[in-house]
Amino acid sequence: MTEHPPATTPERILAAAGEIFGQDGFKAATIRRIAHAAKANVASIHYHFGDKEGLYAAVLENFFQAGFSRFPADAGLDATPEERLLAFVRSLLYRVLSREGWGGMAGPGRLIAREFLEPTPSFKPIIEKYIKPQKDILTAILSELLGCDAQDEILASCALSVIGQCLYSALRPPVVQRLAPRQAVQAEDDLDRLAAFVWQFSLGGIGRIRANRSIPAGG
Amino acid sequence: MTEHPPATTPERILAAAGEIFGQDGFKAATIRRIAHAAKANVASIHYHFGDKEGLYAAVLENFFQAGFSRFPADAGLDATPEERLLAFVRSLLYRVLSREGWGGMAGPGRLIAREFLEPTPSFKPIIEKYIKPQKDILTAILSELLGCDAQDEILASCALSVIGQCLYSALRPPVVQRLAPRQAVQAEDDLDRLAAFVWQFSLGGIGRIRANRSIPAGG
DNA sequence: ACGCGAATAAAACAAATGTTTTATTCTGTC
DNA sequence: GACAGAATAAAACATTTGTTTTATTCGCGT
Repeated sequence: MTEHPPATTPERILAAAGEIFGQDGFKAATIRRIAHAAKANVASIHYHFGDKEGLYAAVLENFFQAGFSRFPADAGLDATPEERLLAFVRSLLYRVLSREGWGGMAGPGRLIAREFLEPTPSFKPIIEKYIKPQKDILTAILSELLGCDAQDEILASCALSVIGQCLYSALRPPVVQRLAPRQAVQAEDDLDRLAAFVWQFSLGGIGRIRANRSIPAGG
Repeated sequence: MTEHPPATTPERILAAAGEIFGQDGFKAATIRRIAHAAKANVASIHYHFGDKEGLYAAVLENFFQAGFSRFPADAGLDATPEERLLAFVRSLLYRVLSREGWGGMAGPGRLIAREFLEPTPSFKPIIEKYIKPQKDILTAILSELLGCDAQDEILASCALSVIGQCLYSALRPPVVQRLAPRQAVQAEDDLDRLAAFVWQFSLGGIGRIRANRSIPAGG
C-alpha cells in the first residue's frame, strides 16, 4: 500500500497525506505537518492539489482504487451461493484489514472508517463508484441463499448483519482490544479464520431467518 | 435526553456542548460556538469546566450515565439464555438508537461512535466503568448458549458478531442509508423488529458455530 | 549558452481558536 | 443597606492554520 520513500513530490505528498489524514482526520490534520512529513513545501501542496480538500479527495480515491483493484469482490461467479458468500467476506476482510490492503485501524482503514461514520463531501463519488456495486453483489448472493427476490426487506437486514460483523472487526483495535487484549489481526492465517467464522455465523443466521420466514417473528 | 431550554448555565453549556461536540467532533468543535449556542460566555465555560477537554469529559460522562441508567443491560437474570440474549440486544439497541437514548447518529450516538473509533483520553475511564461490565454480561450469556467456558476463543468471536450487528445498525444513517434509502430507525416498533432480527440471526449463527465446534472448520 | 515554464522554497496574510485577564453584575448574609 | 464571593461578560493574547504572494531553482528544448 505504501511505496518506497524516494518518489516524485506529488507522490510523497499523497503518501504523507494518507498517513496524517488517517491519524488526525481531515480537520485536525494540518497542511504543514503533511508538507513536513513529505519533505515538501506547503505551497507545493496547493500547487499540485489545489487546496486541502483536493488533496484529501486524491488520497481517498487513491486508497479505494488500490484496495478494490487488489481485492475485488466478485470471485467465482459460477460457484454456489455459499462459496460466493465466503469469497465476498474474505475479500472484504482482506481489503479492510490486511497489510496489503488498508491495514485496519493502523493504516488507511482508519481514514475510511471515519468516512463511513461521517462522510465528507469527497466521499460521495466514492460511494457511487466503489461501494454501491458491493451492495449489489452481496444482495445477489443473499437473495439466492434466502430464496427471495431482491427487494425483500429481510434481505437488507441480512446484508446489514453480514457487513456489520465484518466492519466491526475492523474497529476492533481501538476499543474492543482494550476489552479483550490480543494481538492485532494481521496475519493471513488469522484473517482466514476470521473470514471462516463470519461465514459460518452468517450461514447459520441466514438459515434461521429463512426458516422463520413464514412463521410470525417474535419472542 | 435533552432538557428544557431554560436551566442553569453549566447545564445549558453541557447540553450545547453535547450537540456541538457530537456534530463536529472534539477538535473541530469550538468553544465559541458552544458558548453561543448555550447563550453563555466563553469564559464561563472555563470557569465551570476548566478547559475544553474538561467540558468534553463532562459531556461524555453525562451521556453514559444517562444512557446506562435509562437502559440497563441486565434484565431478567433468571430467564433462559435465549431470552437474556434478546434482552441484551434490545437494551443495547434502545440505548444507542432510541430517541430517549442516544438517538443514533442524529444525537449523542454520533459522539459515542466517534469515541469507539478513536478514543480520546477522556474515554478511558468510561470504558472501564460502563462498557467492560457489558462485555461480561454478554460473555456469560454466550457461554451458556455455546456450552463452553468463559475463556474459549470462539466466545469472543461470537460476541464480536453480535455486537457488530447491533452497532453497525447505529452507523446506518450516514453511509448505508445512502445505499438503501429508507426512513431512519427511530420508531419503537422498528427497534423491536430490528432487535428481534438480530436476535434470531445471532441464535442461528451461534447454533451453527456450536454444531461445528467438534468438526474441523473450513469450507 | 539562453530563455521559458514548471517546480520548489520562503515569507507574508488574514482569519480562527483556546485561554487568560480584567470588569461588571448577581446573590445571599450580617 | 453594605459587603464578600460567586457568576457572567467583554476584551485582549498568543498560536495556529489555510492560503496567497513573491523569489528562487531546476529541467530542457533550441
